[in-house]
Amino acid sequence: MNPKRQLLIDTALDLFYKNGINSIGINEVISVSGVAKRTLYAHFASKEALIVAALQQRHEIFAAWLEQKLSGSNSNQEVIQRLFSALASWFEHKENTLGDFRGCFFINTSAEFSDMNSEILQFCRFHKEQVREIISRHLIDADSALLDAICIMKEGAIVIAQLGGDGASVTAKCTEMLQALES
Amino acid sequence: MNPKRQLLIDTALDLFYKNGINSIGINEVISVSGVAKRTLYAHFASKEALIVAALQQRHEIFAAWLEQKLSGSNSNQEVIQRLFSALASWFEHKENTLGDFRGCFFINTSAEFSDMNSEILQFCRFHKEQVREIISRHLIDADSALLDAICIMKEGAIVIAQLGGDGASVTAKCTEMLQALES
DNA sequence: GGTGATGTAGACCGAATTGTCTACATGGCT
DNA sequence: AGCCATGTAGACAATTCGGTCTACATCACC
Repeated sequence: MNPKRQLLIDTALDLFYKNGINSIGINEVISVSGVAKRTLYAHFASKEALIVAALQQRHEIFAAWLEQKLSGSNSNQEVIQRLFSALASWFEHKENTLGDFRGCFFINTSAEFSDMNSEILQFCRFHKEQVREIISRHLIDADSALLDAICIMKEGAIVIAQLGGDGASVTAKCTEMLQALES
Repeated sequence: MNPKRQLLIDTALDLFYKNGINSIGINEVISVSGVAKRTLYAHFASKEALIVAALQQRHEIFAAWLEQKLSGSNSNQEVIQRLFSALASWFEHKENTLGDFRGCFFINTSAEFSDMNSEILQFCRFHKEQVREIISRHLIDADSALLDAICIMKEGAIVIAQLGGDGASVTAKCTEMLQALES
């Protein structure tokens, strides 16, 4: 991977996630990264292509993080407990891999674009499917109702934590409820 | 209320909700509404003031809608059932009062602005508190754990429905789980 | 050393951004 | 009639937007 290209993606992802995509112009991406505009357009056909690359990068980071958090679980109870304590840690800005918490990048991005067929929104949906798949793979047997419950509460917890709720208490409640459901 | 002012708010809310706030410029609001730019700035000091007015309008519409959907419930079970069937109907674009579903306007707006102290984000938090309060008021007795569970799953359902999930099945699962929790 | 390919820096372009200003029309109230 | 609030159209300003183009630096290869 070309180092300038990677630098552009890293910078764009950071700025987009912190501020929202439509609040960040190409000029800001290049001035923060120190890369020339002409170089950016040599690597990406348009701003949209850069956005998609940033989404892909974020997806890889998040998927690897989640995979690592859940791997080695020995029961559904443990998957639930690990998942929500990882989320709680993220909400409190203690997960360096994911950067300072400002909600889910994919939910946030969905809010900014309205064309459901755009590559951007397609990728956001793909990310959510993949996350569901990762969780599913770590559950001991594929209990679809439990998986749905986990995914719903995960999204709920993220949104509430973003809008100023107490992340630790929300995730604790999710864990409690889901473990009650499972036993 | 001045009719031009009201027209501006209605137009802005519609455009903002459908497309995202940062995707809509002042020029579009005035050209769609047919109101002169000078008039807009006679009523609103800035775009931000117009945004706040649109948020307020949306909050009033949503709060009244929710209040009406929940009023007359006779049990916690019924509150849960009514809430999530109302949400399902919203997700399927059957709630004319709320317009075509494109997620929660306040969550979406939170995604576009990063200054947590801005009036915009303060209002988004206020809205969520008020919605919680409305639900709480309709529950038979203030069971804090149940209220938390309802609020978490409500946000989760909205997000999943927005990202292409099956709204009807998600709300059905929420209802099922919460009613199990309550009994 | 000379040459051609490639990557980069940054000036530049037209359009769009929010917001201001001038000049004028309309309509109700005293 | 006179007055004031409210409306209109739209030119204008300053900035920023995404995107292109020219000019130059660097580097491998003969």
